[in-house]
Amino acid sequence: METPARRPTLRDVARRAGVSTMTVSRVLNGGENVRPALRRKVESAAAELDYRRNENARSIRPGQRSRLVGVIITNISNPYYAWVMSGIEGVIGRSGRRILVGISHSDVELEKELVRDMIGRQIEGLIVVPSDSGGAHLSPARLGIPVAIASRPLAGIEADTVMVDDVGGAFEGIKHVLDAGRRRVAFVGAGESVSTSVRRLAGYRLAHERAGVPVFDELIRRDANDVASAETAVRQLLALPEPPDAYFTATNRIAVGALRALQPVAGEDPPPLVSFDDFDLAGLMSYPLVIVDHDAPALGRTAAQMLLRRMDDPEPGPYVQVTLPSAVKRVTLKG
Amino acid sequence: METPARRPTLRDVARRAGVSTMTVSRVLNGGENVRPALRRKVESAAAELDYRRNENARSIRPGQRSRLVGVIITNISNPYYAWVMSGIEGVIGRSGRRILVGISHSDVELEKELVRDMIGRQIEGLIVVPSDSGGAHLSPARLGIPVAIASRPLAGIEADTVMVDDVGGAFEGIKHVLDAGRRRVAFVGAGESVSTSVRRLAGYRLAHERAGVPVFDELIRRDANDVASAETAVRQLLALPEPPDAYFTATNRIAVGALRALQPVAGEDPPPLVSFDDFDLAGLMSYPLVIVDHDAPALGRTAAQMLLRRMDDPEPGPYVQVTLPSAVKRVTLKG
DNA sequence: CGAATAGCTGTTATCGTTACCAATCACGTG
DNA sequence: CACGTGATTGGTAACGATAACAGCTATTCG
Repeated sequence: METPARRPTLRDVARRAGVSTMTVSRVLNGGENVRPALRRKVESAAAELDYRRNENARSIRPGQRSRLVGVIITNISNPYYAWVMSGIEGVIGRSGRRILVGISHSDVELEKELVRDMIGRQIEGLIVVPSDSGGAHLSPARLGIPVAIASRPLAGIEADTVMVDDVGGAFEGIKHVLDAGRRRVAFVGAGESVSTSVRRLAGYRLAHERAGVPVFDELIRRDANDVASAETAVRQLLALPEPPDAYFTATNRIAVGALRALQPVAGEDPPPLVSFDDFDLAGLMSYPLVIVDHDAPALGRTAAQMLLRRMDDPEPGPYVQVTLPSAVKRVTLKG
Repeated sequence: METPARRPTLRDVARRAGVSTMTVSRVLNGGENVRPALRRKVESAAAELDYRRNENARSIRPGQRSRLVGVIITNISNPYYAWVMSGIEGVIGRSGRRILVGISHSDVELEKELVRDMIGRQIEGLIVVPSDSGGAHLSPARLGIPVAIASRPLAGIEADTVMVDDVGGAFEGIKHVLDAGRRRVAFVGAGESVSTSVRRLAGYRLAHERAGVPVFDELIRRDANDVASAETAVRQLLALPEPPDAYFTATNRIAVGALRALQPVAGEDPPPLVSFDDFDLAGLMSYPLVIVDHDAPALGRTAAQMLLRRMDDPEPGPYVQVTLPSAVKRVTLKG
């Protein structure tokens, strides 16, 4: 019967090198004030044992940082959030820290539990794409660590926040089709609880108002959350007595669903689609599109940078709210 | 000047409830053998202080599991790996464990460093999409914890492995276009170091051999790693004196690049594209496509399940190698 | 040559938690 | 009423690492 094969500890390295644990600890933390001969002995002993410091044990000492950052996003299978994640990872990874990920699946209770668990694991900071617009459980004051909020603003929470210019992007996209003479533009997005969708709808209304074009309630669908529900919603819009002459979709997933409904019935002059968020093959679609683009990795990068700043600087000043630009990027309207 | 506001500890809860730390610990671990009155007192004290157990401190005690799993993937911004991640997260999250992620960017040295760091953080198990086909540093025997390898086999490593049937899927896809009478099918993929690409090329060769169709070296491009390089490679193939009459792309990213080159010059009877991996809008493309599909989340789920089994069962038996099916899913060839 | 100094190394205590054991208490039994 | 039994509770000692201090050894300088 073998022993369970525990990993070697500082003590094991010390024994092997014939020194005290403190000397080993000093060598491993930069080797200041250790004779080169001893240092080499310790280093080779550590290498032979394949020793790795137990970071958890280390982090229980006061004043030691865990070099761990928590990241909570709502959905990892959506490429958009994967990009955000990618931006976060680039910055956090380069700072020598590791990432603890949690997927909230847009469930506030799960999000709370994830936060609590991560706090228990001594994260130094937290980046969250919140599940909901309310979130006292995300307050940095309450958690005792810096927090960066990405993608949507949080009511009543004092924390660094980075968002996309949803209103401006939607405004510009809608203006494009209104300028092209369209007068019945459908809005397909999510409901009250998804604040990006709320702000994109605000941009939609603003563009109509400025252009003096009336908004028709029957053209506003707020029940599209994913590809399938978007496809259904657009099918129903198509079946209206007086169907839309253009479509605005609040996310790229919704755009994909909408295209599935629109493309097969596209006739001579199909109603153009304005999509918030770019998607891979947008440039190759034969369907007329207006793409409102923004930089998802930059969202992640910015959130990570804001967090690092606050983690490293004891007096980083007041909370910041950054809005990243979004703008019409590509237009494939014919004629 | 405020104190640095450390989180409350077990001791603080004990003091507030007027009991010993052991009693608090017992309550927090299930509350066996504690009088209900005391238990309630402890619970309310913990709630008032918003106490959260320090999991790191807990995990240094022998026999305590960290409930932490490491996941290392090569690239998070590729939707394919995001799906794999999604499958992993579903299974691991439901088991009450958290995920420590690392992105290796296909850099073996970085991968090694990530593994070492994660070991230092006391992960219970590790799931890896390896950067390279060699990897002694990933051996579970060496690391002392279970390891699951996803996506590509590792030479000489004893570990649970889950892969996709690359040879069979490529074979079927190629067979499709050969049966349709194509005789100059280009292969666009990555080089020797990417083992999925190697195996997909094997399937490509096998299909030709079985059909008695010669393979032309000039049609085989092994320098495509991403969208941009794939686009370039296909442009060059198009410029050949005798260009291909069909294309096989080894990944969905490469397919996107290929389409960017092919679609703009598509004439009457464009060379069909066989893509390994599905992509969102494949069904809506006007270009003739053959999609070889496989289930990326299932890859992640399977890896996670294999890992959990080995983590929970002290005698899980010999290492397993699972191959998930891949098959032609959708065909939009005209005629 | 003696003493002050600087550099190196070990000892001890501690971080937050839990395993182990001892102590206490209520209760029923002979 | 003495005793055993079982449940409840607390004390103590780790787990692995490091901060603070103490002790030791060379080196330098007057």
